[in-house]
Amino acid sequence: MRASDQLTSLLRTAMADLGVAWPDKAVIEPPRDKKFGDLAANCALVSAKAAGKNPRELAGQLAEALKRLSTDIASVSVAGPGFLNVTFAPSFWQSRIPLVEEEGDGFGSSRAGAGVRAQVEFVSANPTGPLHIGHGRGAAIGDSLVRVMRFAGYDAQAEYYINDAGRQMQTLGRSIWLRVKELTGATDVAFPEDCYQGAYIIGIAKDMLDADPALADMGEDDAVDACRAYGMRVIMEGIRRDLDDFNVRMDAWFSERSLVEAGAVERALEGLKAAGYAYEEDGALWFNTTAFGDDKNRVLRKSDGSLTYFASDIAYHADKYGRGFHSLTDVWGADHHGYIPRLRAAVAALNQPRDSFDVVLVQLVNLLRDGEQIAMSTRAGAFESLAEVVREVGADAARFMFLSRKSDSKLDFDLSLVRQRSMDNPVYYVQYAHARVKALVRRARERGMDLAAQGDLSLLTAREELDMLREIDRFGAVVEDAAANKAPHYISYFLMDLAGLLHRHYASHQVLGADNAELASARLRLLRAVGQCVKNGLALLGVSAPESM
RNA sequence: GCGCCAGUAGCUCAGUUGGAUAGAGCAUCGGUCUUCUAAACCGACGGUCAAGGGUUCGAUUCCUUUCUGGCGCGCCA
Repeated sequence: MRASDQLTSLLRTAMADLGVAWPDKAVIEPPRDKKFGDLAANCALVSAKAAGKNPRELAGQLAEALKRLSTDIASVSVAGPGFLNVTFAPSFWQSRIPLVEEEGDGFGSSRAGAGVRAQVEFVSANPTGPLHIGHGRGAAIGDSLVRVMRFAGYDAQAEYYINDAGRQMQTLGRSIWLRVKELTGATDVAFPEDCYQGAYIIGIAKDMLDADPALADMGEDDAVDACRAYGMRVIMEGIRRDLDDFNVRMDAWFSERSLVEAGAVERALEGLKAAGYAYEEDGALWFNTTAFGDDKNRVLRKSDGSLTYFASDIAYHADKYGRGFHSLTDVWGADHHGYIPRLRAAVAALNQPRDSFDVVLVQLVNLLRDGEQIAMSTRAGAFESLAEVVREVGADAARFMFLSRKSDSKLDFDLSLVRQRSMDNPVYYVQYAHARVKALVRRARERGMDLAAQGDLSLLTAREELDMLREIDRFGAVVEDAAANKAPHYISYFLMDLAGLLHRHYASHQVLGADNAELASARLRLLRAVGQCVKNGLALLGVSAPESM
């Protein structure tokens, strides 16, 4: 059991013995300053009033009880207004090592989210062009979140929603068709501004013509249709490939068109009407979202008879619930934040609990090179594609960059910095920690050391050693917090700290050249355990853990 | 005008749900390789947590007002 869980359980026992209720606001965590001990508990402080005691007196009684209850606890002191500062015995920390060895790649996982069927929808870029760097940020966050949630025991699925039914698919077809006409020598082709300007459109047109020269002679409607279908297929293939190269795995690809064709959108609208939330006005069908806190009511079906995105989004989310998910997370670009209230209204109208639907907003990425901004816009065709960025800096560096910022702050992504193998770019710092451990193991083998030797773990008493043991013991709680707060960047910061502790130890203590064989074996076990923890953390970020660098 | 997000060291950013003397990296300055990977380590310098007010044992964190920046407010997608 983790130190924090163990202390919590001991404190619960002690509090119960004193007849004091366990406070909701109890926090047990490592104190900011290590000199206060391994863990600090505030429960005397927060429940003193209810217990009718003064905080320090209650804390004193708890301290006595803790010492009595467990031999893992070396010392307890009462500090400040009534904090309990607890120090665990070195033997407790040393016993973390066999735990890691036993759990291996599963070390840090838990059942915290057991029973929750969760879905995370992310990227969901319209199939009208290649993914750009902004999509990459959402992809890294969504993908890592799914990994973190699974590790924390959630039954989590990754899904991509393909907007293949809207008018922009028509625009895509028209854009390609116009390029085809240009390619066949037509000189009177006007290429409208609202068409997709990117060079990739010309490439698609060329490929189509090569495959079927008769295309140019088709009637316009049929040709645009063919262009739309072909273009979408090619672009989606590219998107899948780009995500794959970025180490992003989707469990499902969900087509908007399939919803429409199955009549799910109409059924959703009927449902809203039946529940009295939808009404006709000015020839359009409206959803009374203000009843659920939105600013204004929203259109579901326009007066020209066509459906809005919102209408199919309602049907889509109804479908998610229908598939048995009861925790939905949408990862959106922050420029869509205005969309949240109306989708929350939809969730409420579907009679789903408010907290079953959550949006992670991802702020825009500012792409720079040598400090200078690179403009991007899919429409204008001037953008930096995800694929190009990955090719230039590597998937590991790009992912780590995206995952070392909280999602709701803007991100400066400077290609020249992310490309650098320096401390401006901590991915290598963390990976190096893992590679160092692997190098040690290789060296130990070369020297004929017995890798199965247990060593004497009680010799691991150096400050740097206990620091690492305390840190890896925190890992499981960090994973749970990252999952609960949908904040995969917690993992990155944990890894940077852990890697720092490993490098510090490495610089100040010989492992293979330790004073005696017992200590050497014990240190090797410790470092392998830390290496395992680093590896597990990197896996949650979707970043590789290299054997050597 | 209304709404959302942000404002923390010279720069880039954390701050684990209200805890103790606010942290890290970079940059600058100074140290450490004849021993397991120097892509590393150690030390120094660096702060009115945008500003004011409030809530309480205690606030970077919660409430409120103001300032600054970004984004959004369509029968667009």
